[in-house]
Parts: sequence; structure tokens; C-alpha cells
Amino acid sequence: MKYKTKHKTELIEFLKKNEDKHLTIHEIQRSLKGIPQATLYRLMDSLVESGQVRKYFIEPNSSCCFQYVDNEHCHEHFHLICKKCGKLIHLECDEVDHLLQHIKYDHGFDIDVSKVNFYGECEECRKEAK
Amino acid sequence: MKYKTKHKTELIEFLKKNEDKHLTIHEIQRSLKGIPQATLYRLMDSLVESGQVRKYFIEPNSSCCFQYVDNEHCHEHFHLICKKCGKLIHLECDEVDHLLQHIKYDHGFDIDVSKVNFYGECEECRKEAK
DNA sequence: TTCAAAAATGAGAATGATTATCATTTTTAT
DNA sequence: ATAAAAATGATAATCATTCTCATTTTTGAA
Repeated sequence: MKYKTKHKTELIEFLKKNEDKHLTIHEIQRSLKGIPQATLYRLMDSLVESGQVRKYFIEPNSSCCFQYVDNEHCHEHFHLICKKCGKLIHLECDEVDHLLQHIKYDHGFDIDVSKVNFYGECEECRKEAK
Repeated sequence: MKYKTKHKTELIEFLKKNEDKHLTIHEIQRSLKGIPQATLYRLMDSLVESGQVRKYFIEPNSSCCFQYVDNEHCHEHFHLICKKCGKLIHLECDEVDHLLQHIKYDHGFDIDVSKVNFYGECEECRKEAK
């Protein structure tokens, strides 16, 4: 994705405006109209590749979603993603850092932090379930 | 899955024999032959539901895999997946258990371990890179 | 043992997200 | 202005999984 296009500009603007949300391809398509699905998939891929957007797999075998990454305001952290309500929780926690260090030095495996996602059930949904 | 069937018996026997492996539906089907795919999916679902088998989602949008649960010997574990050589490492470790408990009780979030995958670089590939 | 209800089966179609194809159009640097 | 590189758009293909539904099997009760 080396050339600037109207679609791309429009898309990034939209994603920035919604950087607090995680959006599926269908949601983006519905909001922007006029961008064919194949193009949207390709554009999103390129934005993920360039690091401007993060891609999350909330539920296996269902549509993934995207979120604009503001590198100025967003430091490294982990994500908890609720399977039920879809909520994305930003987790900054020493215990996780500790585990990563442990895995690196004691198990020899160097984890790519940017791809760490924890899926599960959030506090509210757990309470609701009871 | 309340009735005993020949398929189910054969399937469980096979899974037990391979409890050290992660098996996809296709691998199981290839080994056992004679069990139609739809039936296999249903049987696996029921075994997952009853807790005899764990289902892991290693790579988004590709087939998931299953592992027989020997509660005596196999704890829930994370997966380390090497981005370079593709190796799948089963990480069973007290520090992991500790982190899960911490996130559950201190952050209120109940993590679905089957969906946790750590992508990174394994020991061998790291050495090779140097 | 027989029989009806419940459950499981099997073959194939359907689904749904994603990727591939390919001819056409647009962008960019020269 | 132009040619090479990249992006587009419509559509087909892929692939794991789920659904459908008529048929068969299993089970417990009579």
C-alpha cells in the first residue's frame, strides 16, 4: 500500500475518529459505504502491517475486528477481551511483565508482546451469569 | 451425547492413545477413517462439553485442535508458537497458574486458556539469529 | 422381549469470513 | 506525458464449521 488513495484517507480518518472502538469489516463498510469489501480487507491488512491498526480475533471463526493505534498515547500493554460483551480491557500489570520475563529467561522463549491477547469473561459478565 | 456408540468408543480410545498430541479434525479423520466429518465434529463437541477433551485455537481462521485431558497428568497450559520455525511449545508452569489466579481474583477477569497463544521466537531460533 | 421416545447418524447443503483471480484503472516518479 | 508499479472491483474460490433432515440406533419401560 504505497500510493495514497481517497479510500485510504477516508478509512484512516474514520478509524481515528473511532479509536476507542473495535470495529469489524462489516461495521466499517456500513459506516463508510462505497468501499467494496475486497478493497476494505486489503486496506485493513496494509494498515495492520504498517502498524497503524491492530487486529483482534475475539471469537474464533467469526469476524475479527480492528482498532486504530495512537502510538503517542498508547504505551505497551496487554488486552483482556470479553467473549460475552466484547469489551476490550487494557491491562497494565507487573505480574504479566513478570511472567513474560520468566518465560524469556527460564524457558528461553521471547514473546511478541504486541500479539498477546487474553480472551475470557469480564467481571460484569461473570456477575450477570450468576 | 447420552448413548454409547461404537464411534464414540473408538474415538476416545484413539484420543487417549494420542494424549500427548494436538489433533485436528482432519488428522483424526485420516487416522480413524469411517467416521464422517459431521459426526466427528459432533462427537468432539460433546467430548469438549463433557470435559474429556480440550479444544485449542492456535491460529485464527484455521482448524482448531483437540487434546484428550488426562486430569492426572495434563494441566491447562498456554501455547508458545514460534513465528520463525512454527514450533508449538506446551507451557505448563506454576508461574502461569499463578498469573491466571491473579488476573481472576485481582482483576476479576476469567481467562479462557484455550485461546491464549503467545507468538514469539523460540530458544533455537533466537540462538540461530545470533 | 418389544416398543416407543430420545438420541445419534450420515450425506450433503449452507454459512460466513476471508483470500485469490484478473482485467481494468489509478497513482507515481521520471 | 508516459510507463511501471500499485490499487481496484467484481466475482469466484476456499475452508472450517454448522445446519438440515430423513434414517438408524440406543435406551429404558411396559
